[in-house]
Amino acid sequence: MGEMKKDVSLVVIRRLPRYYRYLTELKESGIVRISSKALAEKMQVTASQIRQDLNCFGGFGQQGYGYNVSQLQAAIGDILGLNENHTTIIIGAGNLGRAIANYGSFEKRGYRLIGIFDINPDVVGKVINGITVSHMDTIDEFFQKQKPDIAILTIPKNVAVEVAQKLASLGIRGIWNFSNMDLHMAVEGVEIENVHLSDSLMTLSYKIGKRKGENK
Amino acid sequence: MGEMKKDVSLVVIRRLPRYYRYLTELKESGIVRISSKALAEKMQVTASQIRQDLNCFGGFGQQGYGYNVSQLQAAIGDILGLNENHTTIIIGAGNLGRAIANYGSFEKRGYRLIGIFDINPDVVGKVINGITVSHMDTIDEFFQKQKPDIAILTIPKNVAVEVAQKLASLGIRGIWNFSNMDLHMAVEGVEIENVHLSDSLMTLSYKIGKRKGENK
DNA sequence: TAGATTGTTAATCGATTAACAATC
DNA sequence: TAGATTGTTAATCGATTAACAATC
Repeated sequence: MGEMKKDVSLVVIRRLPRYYRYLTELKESGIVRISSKALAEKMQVTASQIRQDLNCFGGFGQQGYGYNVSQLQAAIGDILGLNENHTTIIIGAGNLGRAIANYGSFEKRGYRLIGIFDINPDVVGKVINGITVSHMDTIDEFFQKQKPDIAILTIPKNVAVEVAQKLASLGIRGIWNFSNMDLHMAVEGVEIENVHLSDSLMTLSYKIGKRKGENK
Repeated sequence: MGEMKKDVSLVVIRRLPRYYRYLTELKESGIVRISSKALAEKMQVTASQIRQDLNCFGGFGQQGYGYNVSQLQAAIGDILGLNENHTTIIIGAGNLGRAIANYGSFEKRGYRLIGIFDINPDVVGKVINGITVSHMDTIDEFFQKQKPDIAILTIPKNVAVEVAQKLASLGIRGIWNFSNMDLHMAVEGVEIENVHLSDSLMTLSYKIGKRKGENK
């Protein structure tokens, strides 16, 4: 009731999936409990950081014992919204769009793909992973019947803003954006997560170059 | 001579590709000069940050004038190693591997794909974007003739460590890792850039969930 | 010259790490 | 109980922002 807990910093949030990953692995290998110290060693972070991060969301541990692996894993999954059964659509059935459509692992985490859209007549009508690609023209109609939560944008950057605004007007809740263009400025009221693959590759090539020039 | 300039922080490096992107766009639309203030507004960051970031690498601007767009763009491209003509190989010709192989934009930035490897007999021998998929068994041989700089790992996580170590032993310089597993602990002397797509999606679903619960 | 804008130093803010009392 | 380990407060470190003299 009116509790005014301060927003958890995004740097903390971005570490949660990594905790989730390690905890899932521990759980699968049958480990029941783990201390922040042991987990920290495994993940190469400090135990302090783990305890601080977790305590943004509540006390999941127990003094003298540590954390129950599967309990903590479930709690983090919950924080991340993995139990909310998000529905997704893919806009752009090019190489990347098709790759994501065929990628099974997201389904396991509770993301359900319910539509694929494109404007290219060569791909509209094709079936990808059991879903028939629809023309973008039919997207209004689609939203009248279904309310997808997340749109996955795998389209060229020159049309990204236009499409994002269209989706926003239809009431999409989040956009997972693979087009090489920042969308957070273009769209209001929709959560945006940009994946800039080429940025990541450039970072790697910087690191390589630096290593080479180390003895300058 | 022995100049001991401190390492530039990785948070700064990760902003460079974004600067590069905006400057390329400005350049393409014919803009010749820009001030840190104007660029900051466009990118929704502070002018201070831009000037601090750039000055990690030298003074690219001019008082009273600002920055020459194409000069600065070229300088950042240089820092990021975009003119070094990195050669790449893809390990894992699944959906994602094929998508990246077919993605043209990397070539434009000076990354040249020279090999694709897999172990699945169904894909070995197939031609993807002009390159015949080779069997992993032939990779030693391949490295004897060619020395690729970067390996793009699009393989299941259970074989990622093994393959990464193999590549390291062959002298790869960087690994762009798409398998859902951290590799920086497993491999010495190789630069690693992890792309955890599912981490990114989970971050998005957290953001959506938070928004929904805003009025609690 | 006067105005604009940099490069850079200083101040602030936020994130990480260390320390330790509480407690299982 | 004694030992272990948390949750949490305090100290440190690093990153961001503000300010301004230098200078084009």
